[in-house]
Amino acid sequence: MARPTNTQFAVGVHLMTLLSAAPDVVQTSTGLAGSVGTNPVHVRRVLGLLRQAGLVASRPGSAGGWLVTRPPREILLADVWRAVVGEDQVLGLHEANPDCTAGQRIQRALVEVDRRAARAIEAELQATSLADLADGIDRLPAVAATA
Amino acid sequence: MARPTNTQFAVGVHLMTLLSAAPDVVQTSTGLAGSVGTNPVHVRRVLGLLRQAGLVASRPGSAGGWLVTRPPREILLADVWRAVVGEDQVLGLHEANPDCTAGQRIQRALVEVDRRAARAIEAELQATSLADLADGIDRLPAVAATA
DNA sequence: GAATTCGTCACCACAGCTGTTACAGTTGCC
DNA sequence: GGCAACTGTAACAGCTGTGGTGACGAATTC
Repeated sequence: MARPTNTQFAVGVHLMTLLSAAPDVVQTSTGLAGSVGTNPVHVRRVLGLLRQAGLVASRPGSAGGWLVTRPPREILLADVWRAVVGEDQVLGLHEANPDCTAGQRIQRALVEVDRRAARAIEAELQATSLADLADGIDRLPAVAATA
Repeated sequence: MARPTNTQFAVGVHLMTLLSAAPDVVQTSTGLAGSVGTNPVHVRRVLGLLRQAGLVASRPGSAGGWLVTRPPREILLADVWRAVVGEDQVLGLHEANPDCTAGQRIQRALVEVDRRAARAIEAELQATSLADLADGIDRLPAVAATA
């Protein structure tokens, strides 16, 4: 922890919020990247995960781009979390000495602790929808595309 | 997230469990490192954080080493968490485009989300003491020091 | 057919974490 | 006093995960 370098959940929430703010407008990865402060390829990487989870849809070709598939009130932060993080560890586990019986047992206990922590995060994120988060952001124009 | 590379919390819990299993025995960082599967310097780094939090005490010099300061039943995983992670981020935040008003607002909302997630983890870890975790590990001999 | 955008790969740069070495300070023992 | 054992800490190297960039094919619209 300390300073997790993976920001995909934050980027995912950011993207979902932008798309939800204009549910009927097809938005390009380049435009979205402008507001998020990153690049189109990274945006497509994260949106790809969200699409696998059914939260967004994409359309290739000219006039293509991205759309949300559900109203923001029905999208919970936990949905974004599951789409991006899945079943991955959240606390960061180490590799105990395989020759140390006690160490191995502690190790297994820590896996269980990690699982419980992940569930706690998910439960917390279950309480907030994109609509809650976006209150006050709706309909604000995104930053002008810098490209 | 995805795969947090910082394992200090896990190492901290591991160390506390080993020390708690033999509350009256002074243990050296070299011996502890053997079970944890790391090196003495790293062990001392993590134990240093735990000492700042008052969870352990150290004694330099010959016959020196480390001791817990409280019975394991009074040490919660949340204590270890606070000692090691403190107020650091847990979800991983990105840097939104500072010129994008909407982006900045989402950014602030995400900071709040992160804070709530951190509290959720802490609350979950508050439910488990080292004694709970160590049930069945107590009094097991640690791995023979490999050095 | 031209323009636009997604989808994806390959590669690079950077940041954070851990491992290692080194060395000063402290303590116990002979 | 001299030596051995340990902590405390700094400096540096190596590894790994993440994100940035460029490239290019496929799909779609006009």
